[in-house]
Amino acid sequence: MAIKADSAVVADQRRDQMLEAAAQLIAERGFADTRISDVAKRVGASPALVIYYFGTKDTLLTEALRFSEQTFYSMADELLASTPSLVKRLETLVHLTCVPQTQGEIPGSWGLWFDLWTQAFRHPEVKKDRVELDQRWRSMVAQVVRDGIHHEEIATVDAEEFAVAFAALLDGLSIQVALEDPVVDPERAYRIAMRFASTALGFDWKPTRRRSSRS
Amino acid sequence: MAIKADSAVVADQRRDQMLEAAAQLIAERGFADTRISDVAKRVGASPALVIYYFGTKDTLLTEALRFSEQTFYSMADELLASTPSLVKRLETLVHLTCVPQTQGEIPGSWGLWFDLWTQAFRHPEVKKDRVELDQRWRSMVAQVVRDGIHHEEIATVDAEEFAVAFAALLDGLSIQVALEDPVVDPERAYRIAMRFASTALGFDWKPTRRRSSRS
DNA sequence: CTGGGTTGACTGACTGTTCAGTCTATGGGC
DNA sequence: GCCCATAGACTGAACAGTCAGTCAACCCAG
Repeated sequence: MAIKADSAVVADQRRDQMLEAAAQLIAERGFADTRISDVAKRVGASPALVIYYFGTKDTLLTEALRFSEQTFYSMADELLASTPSLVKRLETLVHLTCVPQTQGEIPGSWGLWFDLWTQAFRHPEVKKDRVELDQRWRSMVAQVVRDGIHHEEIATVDAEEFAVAFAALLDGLSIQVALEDPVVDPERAYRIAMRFASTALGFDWKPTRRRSSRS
Repeated sequence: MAIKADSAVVADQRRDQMLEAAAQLIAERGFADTRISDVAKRVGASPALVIYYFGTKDTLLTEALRFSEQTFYSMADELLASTPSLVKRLETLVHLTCVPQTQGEIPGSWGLWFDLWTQAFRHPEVKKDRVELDQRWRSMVAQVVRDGIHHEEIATVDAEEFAVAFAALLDGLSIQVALEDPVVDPERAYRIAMRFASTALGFDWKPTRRRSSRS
């Protein structure tokens, strides 16, 4: 079994390697400009092998999108688990979406969101996936709120409804930040998001005067 | 002069024809899957002519994006001009972004936003353009608010700050609606947006029980 | 010797772009 | 009023490059 597993494990590693490489490349060049041979080159294999594993370019890239989004949400999950208070948790979420280069993320990973949306808009499979992923995201937000209520950090509110609105707001703000809109810099996005949350949930929050991050 | 103008006018018409056709096609198939020959076919011309006018595929598609976004904003402008009250104006804006098939728009025009963002993320020219367009959008929102203050429909607020937040929220909600998230149907998006506005600006608003639009 | 991982070489289709030249009409010289 | 030169819109055909996907063969662990 260890024997069979061995080759299977190698194969799985290869697959994951390729998925990660594909995700990186999509982030760098965009979905449409990512070639099979690029992915192959990055993992040190031949283009034919990539096809061997994924059958078609489209499934590779599509799975790569899934892969990286899941990675993102998993990271968010962990981060939340190791953060105690409601406010800090919310700050974490905002930070994660609205501030560039958070954590060890793939650089330019915002491009992945744009491509995900673009693909989802036209391909039902991707669309279905994205809906699930986003539901997971909103559930996380809602759970954070419910925990806050449970720990009596805030009064009772409709956690689900808040989650929908908050998630949408974060999406919108992250777009502006990702596209480097001079009017909506990360700091401002951060402030707007937290102000919204504090108003909707009824807790005190004031922007901490953090010195502007070095450009 | 009428003579010279004649050919010039024909040429301009052709250009606009092509831009519109390109915009439609981008909306239908997506930026990446729009071929020059498709555009040519739709206007009843040869692919060579399209190149003759635009020089390169990329400038055609890019200009087509600009073209259609400008069209959208112009429509919004007109709509606002013919709407008197603050609340009705806000409802118009929300409707425009969060309800499918508003007006005589290009069907599937949401796809254009996704493609615009995706392109803007990587191409500085497009990015610059988008920033301007979005600034125009926020200015419209801010102006609506200022008008409302001036007509004493609401108390004084920071119109600019509201515009940034509201625009972001609308973007986020429109994404969910465009991608047909079952949790965020148009009606709910509408409600969330208006609730946010009424809270932030301090006016009364309650959702009108409109019977669900036939599917 | 068997079978799965792996590859290099290849191809077939697609498509942006070029180019040489056609067609039409305008406008000036006679 | 006729004719030729010029320009600009327009096209068919070819070119050139790109790439996803195929295939027959190879390598090697078991």
